[in-house]
Amino acid sequence: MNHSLQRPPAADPLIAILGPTASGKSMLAVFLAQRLGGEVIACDSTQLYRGFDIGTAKPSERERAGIPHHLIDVLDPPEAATAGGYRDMAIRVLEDLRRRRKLPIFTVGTGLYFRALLDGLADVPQRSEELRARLRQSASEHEPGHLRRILRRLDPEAAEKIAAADEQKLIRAIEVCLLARRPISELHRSGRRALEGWHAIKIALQPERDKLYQRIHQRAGKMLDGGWLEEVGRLVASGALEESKALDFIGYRELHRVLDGEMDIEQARMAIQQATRRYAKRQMTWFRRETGVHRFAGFGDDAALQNDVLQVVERELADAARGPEEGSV
RNA sequence: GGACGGGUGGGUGAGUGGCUAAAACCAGCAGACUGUAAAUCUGCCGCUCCUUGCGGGCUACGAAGGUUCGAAUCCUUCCCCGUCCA
Repeated sequence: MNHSLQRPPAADPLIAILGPTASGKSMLAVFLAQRLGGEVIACDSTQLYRGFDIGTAKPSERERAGIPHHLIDVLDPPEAATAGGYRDMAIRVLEDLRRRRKLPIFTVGTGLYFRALLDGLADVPQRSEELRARLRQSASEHEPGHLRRILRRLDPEAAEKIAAADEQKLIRAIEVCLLARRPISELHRSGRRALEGWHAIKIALQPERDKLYQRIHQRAGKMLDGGWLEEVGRLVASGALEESKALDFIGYRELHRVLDGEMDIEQARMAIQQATRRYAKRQMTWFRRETGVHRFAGFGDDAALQNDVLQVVERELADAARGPEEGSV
């Protein structure tokens, strides 16, 4: 409990680029990697999956420019990505990069995963599909509010914090209480184990909203022109789409409906643009409250911005190399 | 030219005398989120004032008049739109 008081063994730096979708994280990451001897690590819940390429905006070979990229294409569709699973994989990559003396550069789109990596997760049971199925079944057989009532019995404090309509979070909380035989709020209070041995330099991209939305619109068009529908067709044919949670991914669900004839491509395009806008907004909300961040108003592919970021990062790296100073919290 | 149907807040669209600044949904904005997170959920959403209150004022349901204590809702005329008949 008091290891936060003892001086950490010299922490190695890692860089994290936070930004909404289409803000140019990948390009900035490659730029920094080239100049600082780094490698890129994606922190994106969808890019983990093989076969989902166009719609998840994975950087192409050309865009990667010879820089190794990690945590892209590491899961097959039936496997479920989770925050904890991501953390484990990311830690392994970090250890690998440390051994090879490469600077880790994260491109962060999924705020939860990044927080799980840096701050850790409470020591709670993992998900149980069987239990969830039973809870969902039970919820459908009872009046609304059923799950909330169950949770209130198990953990009134948690029930207070979760909205009655938020089935997903209610189920997770009940699941944890049941499996751990302890209230989830108590487990959360007992703390999380933060990442040790690393010091994060956080960069946030904050382009103007209008311009970002414009890019989102254009990118959706480009993705569709680039064969996105065909990609979805292949995933459907191989059965990968059905057995994955990709029906939750923006675009994949819409294009699936196009293939089923329930929607035309033009409607899909607009639905994709809109869903992406909302997603970007949620990302911005999440990143806004991230602390200790160097914020840059612009896109990651802007040369001037890239140089500004490089300067800030170089300064931070130099400070860090001088050793941990007493002022650092 | 005639017969119907219709014009409601950014959009779709309820509302047919007071409980209506006007349902619902969408869009938009703000926010929450410790193992589904590109997910899930919450709040706000005409303008304005303040002593921020189930508060006050103003504007609003195509336009202008009228009826009424009171009208998005009833009446008259006009202007648009749609369908049908000529």
